[in-house]
Formats: sequence, structure tokens, C-alpha cells
Amino acid sequence: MDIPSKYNAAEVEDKWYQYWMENKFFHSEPDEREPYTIVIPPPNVTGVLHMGHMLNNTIQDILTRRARMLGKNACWVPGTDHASIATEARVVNKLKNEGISKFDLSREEFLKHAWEWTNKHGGIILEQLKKLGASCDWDRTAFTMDEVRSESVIKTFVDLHDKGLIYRGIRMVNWDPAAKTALSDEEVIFKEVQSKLYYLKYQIEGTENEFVTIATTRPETILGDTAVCVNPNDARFHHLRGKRVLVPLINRSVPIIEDEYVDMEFGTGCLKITPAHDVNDYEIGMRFNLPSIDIFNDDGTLSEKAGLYVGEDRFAVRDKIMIELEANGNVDKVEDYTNKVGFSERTHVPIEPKLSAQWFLKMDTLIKPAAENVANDTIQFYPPKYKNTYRHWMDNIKDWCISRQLWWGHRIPVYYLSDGSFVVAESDEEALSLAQERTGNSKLSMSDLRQDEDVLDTWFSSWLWPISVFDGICKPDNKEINYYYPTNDLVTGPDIIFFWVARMIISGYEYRDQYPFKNVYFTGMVRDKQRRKMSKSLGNSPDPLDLIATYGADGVRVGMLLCSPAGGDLMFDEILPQQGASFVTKIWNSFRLVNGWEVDTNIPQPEHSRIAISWFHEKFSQIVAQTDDHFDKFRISDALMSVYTTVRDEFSGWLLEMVKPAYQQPVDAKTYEELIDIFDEVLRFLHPFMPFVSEEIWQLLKERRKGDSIVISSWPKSTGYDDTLIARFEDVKEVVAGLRTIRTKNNIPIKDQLELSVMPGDKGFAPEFNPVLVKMGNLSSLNIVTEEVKSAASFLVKSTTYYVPLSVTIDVEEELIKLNAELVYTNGFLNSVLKKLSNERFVSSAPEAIVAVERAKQADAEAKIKVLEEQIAGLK
RNA sequence: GGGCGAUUAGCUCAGCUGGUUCAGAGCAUCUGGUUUACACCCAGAGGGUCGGCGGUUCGAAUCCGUCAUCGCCCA
Repeated sequence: MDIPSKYNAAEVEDKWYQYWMENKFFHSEPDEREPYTIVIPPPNVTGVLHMGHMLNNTIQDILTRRARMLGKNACWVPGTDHASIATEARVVNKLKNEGISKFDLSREEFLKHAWEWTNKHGGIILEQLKKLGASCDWDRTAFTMDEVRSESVIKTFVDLHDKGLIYRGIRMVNWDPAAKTALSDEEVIFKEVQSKLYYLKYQIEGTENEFVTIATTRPETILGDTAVCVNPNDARFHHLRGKRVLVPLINRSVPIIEDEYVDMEFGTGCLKITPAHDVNDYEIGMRFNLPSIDIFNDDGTLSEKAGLYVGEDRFAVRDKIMIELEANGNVDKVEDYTNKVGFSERTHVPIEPKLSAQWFLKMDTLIKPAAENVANDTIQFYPPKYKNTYRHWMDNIKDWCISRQLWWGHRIPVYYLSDGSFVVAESDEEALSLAQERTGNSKLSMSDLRQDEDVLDTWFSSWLWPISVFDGICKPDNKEINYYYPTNDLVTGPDIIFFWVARMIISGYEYRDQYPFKNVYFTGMVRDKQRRKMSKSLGNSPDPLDLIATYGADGVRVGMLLCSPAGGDLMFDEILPQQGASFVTKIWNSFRLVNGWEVDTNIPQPEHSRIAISWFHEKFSQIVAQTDDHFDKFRISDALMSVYTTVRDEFSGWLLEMVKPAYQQPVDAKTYEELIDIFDEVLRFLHPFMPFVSEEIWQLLKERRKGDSIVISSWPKSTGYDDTLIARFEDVKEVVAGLRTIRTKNNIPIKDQLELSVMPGDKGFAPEFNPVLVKMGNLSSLNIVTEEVKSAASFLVKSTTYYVPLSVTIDVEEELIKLNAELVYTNGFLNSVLKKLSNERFVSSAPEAIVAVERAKQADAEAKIKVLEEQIAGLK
């Protein structure tokens, strides 16, 4: 068969992906087989593929492809989420560039733009995943805002509300002044910032010149102060009990209160209290019944209530107010200070703690089964350390703020009546009839109802994902949800353990009374060589599609995984996909070698080939068993490593070299056929990791039926293996290595034949492999001797001595040095063993097997010492 | 400040229930090799008091304590 000498990844990959799609190999329908299900962590609908996705989806694809080859009905469900804040921000930005303000548009008009944007940019990422080789069931592609998913979300909201778990409350929330929405605690990122600690003097009411000094990082918030607080144990302030102070500039009189919350050591020990703009102050405010003065507008500018700087930005005001305070004599000092400030995960602006009315989901009882079933390992985390993180979150659970002041998302199905009361319903019609019922007023019309303007947190739709992709919320007893749920594995990053993983587990138990997935595999973060996160602003992230174009999808997949332990970060470097691509070439060349052989049906199978093939069967069976074990433990990179070394070393390096016919000689038919079968098996072993090159060669290897594919072939099965045989062959490899060393040292070309004499010891000689040894060592003869061979280069394998007679004189000095060094080492080793064995307590308390091993070590060492001593004596 | 985790070769990491799979892998480095599938390759080599100190044990990279350094999460 004529095949190109260079493998063309791009061409091959496009060809086979198309073939797989045409033949619907990735599509799954419920049947009698065992299901294997993965749901994709839905990427943002308008996002593009980044390195994290590459790693994550490569792992999912490997798991899915292997499961499919194990005969399971594999179903990997793809999809995207609507990413409320991120998408809305991008649409707002786009409109802004066109000179349109979101606030000039109606909700409907805005949503039209948002859908346009989504339809235009949405799903690009899914197309990119195809380039990677992802074997998703594309017919099932879901979107968190499509019909089924939206219905599921609304239904869930109504259900939870009816169960009394959703409530409206005024709370201090994390306000994002750029997006003008509340955020959940999980969406706030705390960062250390260099700021200042301002010491401000508040005049004591009724005095001329008496002040207390407070320390604050946010002088602009003094306009909202409603108290000054000290620790009741702080004697420095006892004289101020019952007094009041005047807030600078506005001269508001506020009380001095005492609360143990105040840290006496920090600042001046005197704290200003701004209940509307600080969580802790808010709590103190509640205790002391203080008024809350909200001095900020939703966009972070100062409100009418501030009295000063109305309409100006909070940070501009910080500078301005300091100048004024200085002029007014209220500034004691300013110090440099490092503190942690919360930033919006999406818009990156500092969060403003703000009191507002939001919808909350009560979590305390809801989480119980979710907490228990991770604690008791019903659901397993890989690596398991994340169990602790999870438990800690569960133990400190707070109610979930699920409303967002946005338009892009699922609109909250709450309908207010004119009297301020509300009904919750899945549709306008239902809401109306409910409202009519409630009020007893059958004349009530839709125009009397006003639906809540806000939408739900995106995670409030993705937490249903494993259920809603099978329509299990709306149709809880449908065939698909019953078949595919619970799913098997979830592959995701630890950064969304609370956002998503925990909440899916919660909803799984609430709505299916069952876990959503059995295993959670947490991937690490992809970083650059210098351990920096990959980010757009640093520009240190390669474009995944460029990488695929350069190294091929197989190469990139292998490169990503070679060095990616579960949960451990991956330091990405372009040498990784390069190594992957080289590996692809290696396999390709192995195929070219075999493919190029001429087959002669008339020659018998040489003994060395027969032995080599039977050895490989054992070895391969062992490696498959080890690899299966790696998979069971989710050690995906270890699994890949065993595939990698097997193909490179055992298959290409040993097996092919052993059965390879002499130059321009044909191969016997038996060997060829057996080898093709082995190659077939090796390719199937490779396929989950490198789907494309394995398919290409698999198709070229044999005549295949139309519509056949390695995708639907079977994963190699370990059928047990002979440890002893494998170990004895390892000795043979060592002998071959010894011969190679002799050749190198003595400049003997490979094509020159060697004579080999063997003086067998107890171990280190496996005569059944002699034909292999003859071939691999290129020996002209192999004889067994009982005495040392003079003027020969020699080496030891265990207690067997191998001699290669040489015409050139060997360097006696050097040989003696080498032998003596080995003798010293072996004697030392023997001593340590003897020391152990002479220790009565060891012999009596260690398990018998361990003692036996030590005795075997002793015997081996003694045998080796004997041989060494003989050799040394012979040389002298 | 609270919690979790890590520290093993130059780098990235394995190392399970304490003992022959115990000091390992891949990469990197060094040496040698190219007419006979593959230099995107092959054959070899070097490199580590397993973070420090104590303890338990016949025996510790492994278990316990403690200190140091780093990372992550939460406040």
C-alpha cells in the first residue's frame, strides 16, 4: 500500500471527524446497554476556546471514548450557558460603541440585541471542540436559555418558592456598580491592594476642641456614618460614654456606642459605623438600632442622601473629601495600608456592599443530603482533598442570593400586585388566575400585574444541568432521564466547586433523590512556564486552534495530558504538544515499517518471532491491566504515560525490532498476521488519547467494512499475564544492553556479529529467549560455559556472567576498578541485609514474607559476590 | 485571622495499608551513534542525607509532633 512518508494531521483529522459525524458514532439513544454519561461543564455561549477548556475537554473525551470502547452506551452531552453578567456586559459594551445606551432601550429591544449577539457568537466554542476531536453527542446540544432549560429553571423557582425555600429579603449584598447588579459571595474576588488608612478627627458634641480619632480606609463613607463605636473594655474612651460626636463636614450628630466587635489594637480603637455600606457595620447597626443612610447610587456615584458631592464617583470623592477634611482640620494622619478589597469577578470593579431587596434560596436543609453523600464517599472527588473544601463550605453555608439586576437571563416568575403583594407562577396566565383567586377579584387583568424586573443567577440554571439536559425537571419520568441519570463522571475545575459542583449535587438530591454524578475529577489550572495564570491581559496564552493547526489535535491532546496530574496545575510549554506530535510521528513510522514489508507465505515463522510475539502478549496484557487500574483511579496522565512508553519502548523498540526481517527480506505470513493483530490492539489502546492517528492507521491496517471505525471497536482486555516470563525477558533486555555497551566501548559496528558465552548462575539467564538474544545481539554463536572465558569483555546480569571474546586486549585495570566497585557495593548491601536478619526482633516481629525476601536478597548477594570474586581473581 | 493542602533529581510530578515494584517516571542535561521505519530518532550516563528537627517502630519518603517555606479556599 502506498502511504505518505509524512503524516498530515490537519487533513487526516478533518477527514475522520467528518466520517464520525456522518456515521453518528457519537450519538446515543437509550438501549439495553449500561449507560455512560458525562455532561459538559457548559462554557459561556459567547466564549472562545482557551487552554483550560482544552485540558478539561480532552479528559472528558478520553473518558467517553474509552467507555464507548468498553461497550457502554456512551453519551457526552455538550452545551453552553448564557452567562448572564458576562454576556450582558458585552452586549452593553457593543451597543455603547454604536452609541446606544442600554437604558434607552426597552427590555424587549435589549433582549433582541442580546439574542442577535448570542446567535452570532454563540456556539463558536462548540465548533472549536470538534477540532479537538470531542466525541460529544451533538444532537443533544443544549443551552441554558433554550426552551426546555428555561422551563426547567422557572418550574424549579416556583417549586422551591412553594416549598417555602425562596424568600425575598433585604440584605447587605455585594453590589457591582458597573453591572448594576447584586452578586453572590462566590462572584467576589478579594485582592490585596495598596491603599491608605486615614485617621480622621470627629469633634465631640458640646465641646470646642475635643475630638476622637477614627481610622478608616474609606473616608468618602463618613457621609453615611450613624455612630462611632469603641470597645467597652477600652479605658481610653470611658470618659466619652453617653456622649455624641459630629460627623465632619456635615456636622451630623451621632452617638458613641460600645461593642466588643471593635479591635482595640487596630487603628485608634475607635471605629466609625456606616451601616449601609459595610457588612460588619450593618450588623452593629442592627444591634443598636441605628439608621442606615445609603449614600450611593446604583452606579457608584454619591446620592442625594450623601448631602455632598452628589452625582460624583465614589473614588473621585475619596480624593476630594480628603482635601476638604484637611482644610477643615479633621485629618490627623494618613498611613500606607494594605488591605483586601472585593472585586467583581465579571466587571473587575470594586464591590460596594449595599442594602437591597433580593431573592434568596434557603440552603440549610436543602444541603443535607449533598453534604452527607460527599462525606461518605457516595460521590467521590479526585483528588480527595477537595472533600475538605466542600465540607467547609457546607458547614458554613449561607442562603443563596439568586436574583440579578439584569435583563439577560431567566426572568424571575414573580408578579406583583398593586398592593405590593405578589404571586409566583410559571406563566403569565397562571399568575393572573392565581392573582384573581388570591384577591377574589376576577376582573384583575394582566395589566394589573407587574413581573419582577430581575433575572436569576446563571448558576440557578446550570445547577440543574445534569437533570435538565435530559428534560428531567419538566418530565421527571421520561425515558432519557431514567436511563442516563445519574451521570458517571464530571470533569471540571476546582474554582467552581461551590458555584456549580456543590449546587448540582444539592439539586440532584432535591429533584432526583440521587447524586448527579458518581465521580468528580478536578483538573488543575493551565499556567505558563513561569507558573503565571494564562490570561488575556498577560498575553501568555497560546491560541488553542493555532496549536492544533501546528501540532495536530492528537499532539496537543497528548501534550496537555503528559504532565497533568489530577488537581495539579499544568505548566504549559510548547515543547509539550511538540512531544505529542513527535509521538504521533513515531506511531506513523512504526506503521510505515510494518506496511512496507513484503509477506512470503512460504517461509516458516522464525523462532525469535514466535517468542517475541508471545512475550508481547503477556507484556501487553500486564500493561492493559495497569492502565485500567489507572483509569479506575482517575490517573489519566499515568494512563497516558503507560500507553506512551508501551508504544515507544515495548512495541516499537522491542517487538518490532525483534520480528523485523533482515534488510530487503520478506516477513513470514504468520508473524505478519499476528503483528497486524497486535498493532490493531495497540491502536485501540491509543485511541481514547489520540483518536485521529489511531483511526487513520487502523483503517489502513486491514480491509475494513464500510461504516466501521475504531471509535466503535473495543478497548483491549487484559487476560492475565505471566509475571515470571515478563521478568525473565527483562533480564534478556539487560543482556542486550550489556552487548550494546560492549559494542560502543570497543567500537564494534552493529553489523559485525559477536560470539557470546554464558556462564549461568542461579538467576539472570533465560535460555528460552536465546533465539531473541541471537537476533537482538547479532550473535554468531551462543554457548554455555562452566568456566570463566579468558580475554573477553564481560558483564553480569544478576548472577550470570556473559562473555564476549575480543581480539583487542581489554583494559584489565579498568575492568578491575569496575568489578571492585561493584564488589564493594554488593558487600555493603549484603551487610545491611545480614544486619537486619541478625536482629532477633526483626525476624520475630516482621511478617514471614518480608523475612523470606530478606533471605532471598542475602542469597542473591552472596551468589553475586562469589561471581565477582572469581572474575577478579581471573583477571589478576 | 480561620481552614485545607503541599515541600522527593535542574523542571513537573508518582510513590497505595510503614518492609523489593523504595528512592522512581517524563522532560531537561551530558556522552556516543545516521546508507537498511523514525535525528520528530536510537543507545547509554550522570543527577536526590525524600524541607529542618524531634518522636513512635525491629524498620519511616510513608505514621505522630513541631518549626520553616509555598500555594489554595474562606473571612
